[in-house]
Amino acid sequence: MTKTAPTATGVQRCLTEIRQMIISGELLPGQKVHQGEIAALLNVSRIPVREALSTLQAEGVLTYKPNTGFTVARFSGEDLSEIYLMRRLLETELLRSIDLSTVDIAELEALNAKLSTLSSATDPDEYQETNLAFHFRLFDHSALKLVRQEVQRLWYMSSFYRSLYIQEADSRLRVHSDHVQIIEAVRANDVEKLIHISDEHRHSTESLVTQRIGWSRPR
Amino acid sequence: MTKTAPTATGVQRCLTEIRQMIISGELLPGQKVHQGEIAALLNVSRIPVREALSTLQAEGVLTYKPNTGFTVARFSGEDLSEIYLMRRLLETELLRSIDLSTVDIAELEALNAKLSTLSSATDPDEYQETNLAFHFRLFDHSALKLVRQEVQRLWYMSSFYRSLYIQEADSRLRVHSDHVQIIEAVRANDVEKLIHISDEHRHSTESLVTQRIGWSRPR
DNA sequence: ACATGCAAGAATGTATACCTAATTGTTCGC
DNA sequence: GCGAACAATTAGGTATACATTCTTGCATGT
Repeated sequence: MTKTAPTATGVQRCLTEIRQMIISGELLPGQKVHQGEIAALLNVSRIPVREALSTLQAEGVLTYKPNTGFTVARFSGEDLSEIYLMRRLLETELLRSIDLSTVDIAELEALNAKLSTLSSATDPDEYQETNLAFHFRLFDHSALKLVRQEVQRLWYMSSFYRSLYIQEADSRLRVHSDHVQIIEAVRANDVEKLIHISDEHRHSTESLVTQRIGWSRPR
Repeated sequence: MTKTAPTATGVQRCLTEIRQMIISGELLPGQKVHQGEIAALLNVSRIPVREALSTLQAEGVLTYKPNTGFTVARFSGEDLSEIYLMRRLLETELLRSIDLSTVDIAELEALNAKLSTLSSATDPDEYQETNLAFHFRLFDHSALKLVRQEVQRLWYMSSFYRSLYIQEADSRLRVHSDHVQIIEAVRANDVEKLIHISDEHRHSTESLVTQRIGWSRPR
């Protein structure tokens, strides 16, 4: 999933790379993003970098000030609850619109199994990626593509903050068992239960995230 | 509101200009957006144009295919109902979070009065702009800035399609009287009524829009 | 007549270079 | 010694130029 298409344009490589740098903590919230540095790092000129930065700003991942540049967005507790509020509203619609009988349960179980083998300490981005894949494997069954797209944006926006809480083994165990319950609800073809479990899962992750705000030092 | 800040960068001018071109119908859904043409039109090089296009793509206003370019997004009836679904969910949250007693009612009335003087046939973008201003004058009172930001994106996404239905005098009359009811609910400090009226207003505009899908020819 | 392949044209993608605005450090004056 | 204006430096913004890819129309052959 991290792999970029063979025909990928430079801008797209920049996009995925910069996203990873934020997830991995290489770029911290509040920190300035220098076009020249990124360009040198990725062996491209500043042009594709700037385009990628513009896109990330539109997504809310970065902030921008004219003639001054881009900065990794910092979110307060209130900001994060807005993100989680929107996620709750929109993800509920996604889940409700899915025909659960068509979901490939084995695939979900495989992804969750993979999650349990990953220590997020050593490879935080692969953990994040797999976790995202787990949830979107479900969301992808929805016909509401614009809603799904927006939900994905919300996940991207908060990716760094989620990377904080999954650094603890306890949190990862909690995530794993929540996922087991989610799979159970899917297998039982029980949409309302699925939504309920998902709400609780989301809420518990929100608490974990909120507890760890401030772990990111500005600059 | 159309005016660009004095310190505006070229990219920002491109952004507002391209948005206007879509609202005015100068650029139709499905139509290709040639970088060179826009650049010549705005007396800039292709660089700032490309950045603006990247941003608009991230917002969902344009679609993109590598090495082929940008196209004005076309929305099906299903797409538009997704947009209106998201608007309903998110705008409800915005309205519910507002302290209505702090709203400047005279301002709302002034904007609605201005709306009734505008024939959208002659200046479609000023009508759109004023209509947007009316609703966001309310939304701006909410502390949920990220939600508001997303709602604004949703309005931008569908701006062309909304420009279709307000071309008819009947529709504009309906909009005006709906707005009067909205103002009434605000004055009465009745949040639930405001939400209810807003839902109906939104739903009626959705119907008007849906009826007119297909008025945009592709290319 | 139709399909296929190729070549010419056009439009995109990006590197380079230059200009301009913001920032930082310095010097001058009080 | 402190503050303010100014100069030097850094970084962002954009025009130009070139490489690459896609498209389109024509020619060729079946």
